[in-house]
Amino acid sequence: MSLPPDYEELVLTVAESIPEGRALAYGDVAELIGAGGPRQVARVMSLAGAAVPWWRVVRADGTLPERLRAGAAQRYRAEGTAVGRDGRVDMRLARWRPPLGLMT
DNA sequence: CTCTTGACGCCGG
DNA sequence: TCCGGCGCCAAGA
Repeated sequence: MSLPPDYEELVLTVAESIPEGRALAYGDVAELIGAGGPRQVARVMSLAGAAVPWWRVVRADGTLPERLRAGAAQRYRAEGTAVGRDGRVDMRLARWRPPLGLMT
């Protein structure tokens, strides 16, 4: 399966639909879209602008790469995201359960 | 065409 | 828990 031409748009749309205080893993986004994988989603996020809530799309273990951690921590504090003492998002609590009809 | 590069993920030690 | 190691796969050089 190759990536659809509007893949970037799909990824950004999903990212923007994540509610405050919740998060999805790169792999979750890929699954929702039904195309590509975590690395493809990550690539799109790396190119995305400040308009998208990038801090709500994290690694499966709730972390983000080092250079993004400080900024993300601010957002998490501001929107009450569930994070552990180590600063990583507690995916068991913060993981967003998307509405079934999201990708139709 | 081959090779490297990642905002990744899972598994075993 | 924390690493290494390996698989993964689109893009760009």
